[in-house]
Amino acid sequence: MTAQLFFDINTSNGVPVYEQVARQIVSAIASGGLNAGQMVPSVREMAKELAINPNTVSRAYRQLQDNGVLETVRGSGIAVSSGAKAKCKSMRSQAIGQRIAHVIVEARQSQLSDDEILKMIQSEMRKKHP
Amino acid sequence: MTAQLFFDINTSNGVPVYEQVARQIVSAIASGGLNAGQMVPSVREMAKELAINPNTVSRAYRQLQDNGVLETVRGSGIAVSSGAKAKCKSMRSQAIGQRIAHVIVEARQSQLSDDEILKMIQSEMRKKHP
Amino acid sequence: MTAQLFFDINTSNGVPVYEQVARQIVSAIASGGLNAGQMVPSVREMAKELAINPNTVSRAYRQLQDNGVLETVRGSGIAVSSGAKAKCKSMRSQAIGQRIAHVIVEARQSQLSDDEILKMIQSEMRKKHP
Amino acid sequence: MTAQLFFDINTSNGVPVYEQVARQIVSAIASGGLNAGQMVPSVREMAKELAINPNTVSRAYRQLQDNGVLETVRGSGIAVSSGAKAKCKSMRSQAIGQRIAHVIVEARQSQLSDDEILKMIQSEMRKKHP
DNA sequence: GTGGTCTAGACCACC
DNA sequence: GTGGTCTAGACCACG
Repeated sequence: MTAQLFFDINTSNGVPVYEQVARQIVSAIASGGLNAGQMVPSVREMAKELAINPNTVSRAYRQLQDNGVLETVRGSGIAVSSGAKAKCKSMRSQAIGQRIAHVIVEARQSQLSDDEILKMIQSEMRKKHP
Repeated sequence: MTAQLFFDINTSNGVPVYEQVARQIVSAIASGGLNAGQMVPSVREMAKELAINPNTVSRAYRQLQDNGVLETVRGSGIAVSSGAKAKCKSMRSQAIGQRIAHVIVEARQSQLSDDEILKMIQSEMRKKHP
Repeated sequence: MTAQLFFDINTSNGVPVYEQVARQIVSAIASGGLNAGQMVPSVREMAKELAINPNTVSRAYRQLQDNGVLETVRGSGIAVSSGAKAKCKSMRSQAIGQRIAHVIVEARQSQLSDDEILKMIQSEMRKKHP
Repeated sequence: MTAQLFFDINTSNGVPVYEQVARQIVSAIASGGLNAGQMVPSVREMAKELAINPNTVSRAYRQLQDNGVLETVRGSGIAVSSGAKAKCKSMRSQAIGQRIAHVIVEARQSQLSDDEILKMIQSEMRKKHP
């Protein structure tokens, strides 16, 4: 059966829309909301649902197919590959790792010491999750 | 007098060059390496130093003028505004804080605990700065 | 939908072209000729229309984005922000008010009475707009 | 004898410094603070007094000489021409007229009616001179 | 010498 | 198609 997904797309926060779609699919698979063998919505359907351009959905799907997370099932659509769950979990933490690394580089460019950076992080963590 | 600054520009990390220049000036002011009343290097000089186009430097400077961090002294150059230090300190920590908060939100969305996030951060810090 | 605008650009009055473009967009929004959510003409289209360089248009648009008057819709164009109308009205009257105040100060410094100033103004108005 | 003048120069308000010097000399002559036959301070002296570049003073003087307001007295310096007072008075009001015209054009470009413009002017007049 | 503006044209990512 | 960035080079006003 086709999964029912609830994504939120933000077209004005700088993150590419196709990237948002791909991330949210990965996240859904990693969290078990979407399982191996299930079909994802068709490109047209998904595009209509999210009110975005079909090309954008298509690009997200293609990227996930290249990753082996999704695979086309001839004549019926696009499905979650077997073994996708583990892969998505690792992709997710790898992605986070990259963004963390990026922030660290930027903070160091701003001449902050690692101690100061850690303090800011802990302060931010408390702020949103007291 | 004109400050001597040492910037490193990375033209392939996605962050616009003019933005990198602006940030590093803000950092220099926040850290006291550049003080109110001092002149920043001339557009042409800075461009030569960083091996980038003068227009790019100019754009960075203009952005900081719009922020009130720099101001042009007609016919003579561009100087750090009075009161820029406090402003730059707050700009710097606000900017980094935002990026940190953003990463934390993403990490939590991926169902990582704060402890796990912190471990990833420390691991990343060691990786590039052992 | 994209608005149809009629601007006049004067390249020899000392006012930067990008500033003239920005002002006239602000005016159009303030006057209701351009409404929140509407797209402004594309950079290339506007440049062609006004016979100026796309970069110049781009600079005008960027300035208005920094002001929060416009915002880019990724991959599709640039739109008038919600709440722009009130902002533009206040920007417009503030800008003109400042210029008026400036002239009045200068006129008074030249020891003209307010009555004399008003007479000059009315005479100037008739001169170009009989 | 050489006149003692009290000028205030603002190097960051967009008005060229040489223009400020010239205007203030014209104004002083029109108001009778500086009379035909009197010497103006030497370029060097004036530059030192105002803490500006001698070239700038020189440019202001040259402009006024071209206007016939000042004239060089061989071997002794630069003096106010005879007949300068009337000329300066007319220059002053002509300059004001131009600036008024300019503001009117800009206000009209902002789609304000002449009535609205007049109202803004009267409001500004009251604001600073109640 | 300085900054500011403008043009021309290239390349990129995104939709 | 869209905007964004960057380069290269010209011209101008100012000090």
